[in-house]
Amino acid sequence: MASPPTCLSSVAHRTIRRTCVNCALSELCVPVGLDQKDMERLDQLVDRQQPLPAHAHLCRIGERFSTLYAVRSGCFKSYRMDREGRERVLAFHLPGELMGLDAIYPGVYQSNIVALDVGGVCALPYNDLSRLAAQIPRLQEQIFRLLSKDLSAYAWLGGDHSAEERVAGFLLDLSNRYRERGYSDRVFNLAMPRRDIANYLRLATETVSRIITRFERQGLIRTERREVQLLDLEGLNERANHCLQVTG
Amino acid sequence: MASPPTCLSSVAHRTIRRTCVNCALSELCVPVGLDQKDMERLDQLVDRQQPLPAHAHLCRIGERFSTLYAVRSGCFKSYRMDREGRERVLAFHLPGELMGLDAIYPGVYQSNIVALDVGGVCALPYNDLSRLAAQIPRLQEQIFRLLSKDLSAYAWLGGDHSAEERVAGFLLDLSNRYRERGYSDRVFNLAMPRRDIANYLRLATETVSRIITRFERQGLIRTERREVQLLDLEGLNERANHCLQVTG
DNA sequence: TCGCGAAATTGACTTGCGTCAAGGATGCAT
DNA sequence: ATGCATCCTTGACGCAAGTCAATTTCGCGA
Repeated sequence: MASPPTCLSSVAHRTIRRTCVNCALSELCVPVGLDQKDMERLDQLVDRQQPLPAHAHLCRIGERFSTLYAVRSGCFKSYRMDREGRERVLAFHLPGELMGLDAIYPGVYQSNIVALDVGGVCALPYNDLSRLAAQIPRLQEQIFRLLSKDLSAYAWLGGDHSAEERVAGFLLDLSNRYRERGYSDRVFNLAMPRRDIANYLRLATETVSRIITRFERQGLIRTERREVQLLDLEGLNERANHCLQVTG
Repeated sequence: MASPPTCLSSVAHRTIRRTCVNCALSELCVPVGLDQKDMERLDQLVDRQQPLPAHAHLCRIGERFSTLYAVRSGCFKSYRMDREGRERVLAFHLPGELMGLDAIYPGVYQSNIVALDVGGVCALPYNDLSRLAAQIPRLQEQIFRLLSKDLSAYAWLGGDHSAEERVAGFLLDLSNRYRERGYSDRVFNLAMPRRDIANYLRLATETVSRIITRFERQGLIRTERREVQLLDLEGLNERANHCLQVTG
């Protein structure tokens, strides 16, 4: 794996000409395993968009699907509205992850995707990507894998875990994903408010708050607003019943 | 769509030489949209296995992944065991549906798949399928779509629906899937015991039983053991809060 | 036909989590 | 600084669904 960036934003800004080839995320993102020649072909169809301001939407439910988005920096949230107009958070997306995959089947976006903070994305025109995938077996394979990976993540959310298991699992999942990206797996910032965490875990905000306090009293974690420090990974693992979301 | 078969088992047995080309499920399964020539190429890699007896396992968690399975007849169930050894049903699979997709990413089966009754499957060697998909864009596209479709199905299970919403949604989802396959969407048999339904919906068996009784008293359905008749689709839709699982 | 075990139903009781409500902390605009 | 809005936390209470337990029904083999 390439040497990790020191902070997320540096990934996007320190290079003059940003390409997949020199992107620190290439080992987590679509181009996994491509050689330089193929990466350059992929590069040509990638549209590196302007950074988005916080709370800007990337796409909305019902819009015609044409592009997948890869997170370059920041954290994104995808969500739907249910019949009563209540928000349902489906996923949080960290750098290197692909968004919009659930829109492929119906051809229409199935979720709203919004930047939780300033964030950058690469837009991947689906038809072009699909065509290229047919020419580069390794790329096709990687897209299959990314789709398959999301299945496991969704399956976790579907399990009937207790509130404690959910919160512990959520923290450990983030921890793993940050580690994969070269950041600390013990200290990190929650990009999303408690309300979004609770909604994602299908719990009440108050329940999440209470459990975080409980974990803190039990010496498992320390928190200071959005900043979290995991003190006892083994203990958290026990609370999560050892069933993490996706173990990379 | 081809004229529907009159009963599920006839699909598998009435032809001498069974191929994708003459399979009644080809419009629901992997070969959607392929012309006859491409379908014949697909056909060559399909291994039409012996019918499986009830409760026979197709694969087990942890086994090395090498083949996807398509349901030809019967109904299958995929499930995991959690830490405490309790079963977690992940999905039921009807004819034409693809199983094992979540194993692509890790390369190891993520769930046990078992026949609920006698049932037949087509085995699709993943590497061969993947190679062929690179040569037939329409096939690659269809695999992307099937993977994407499963994402939406899993997302429904993840929502925090009430017990009533879950049961109503489950019945309507089955209804839709049976209709797609050319069977009655009002009268059908539940291939799975209540326990499996409850487990799939993350409810207690007793809760499912109570809600079925309630729906029956309200004149929404009639049941006779495993046989179900949907009397009031609109009423069920209201109980499900109008959010069906996947609307084909 | 009988008898056994599994599946399904129903009732009584318990509980985890949601809801409601209040209070504190933080950040931003004026 | 001051006021205001948002976020987070904490407590009191209620309810939906789980658990426990008893009964009925069904399927199947002897």
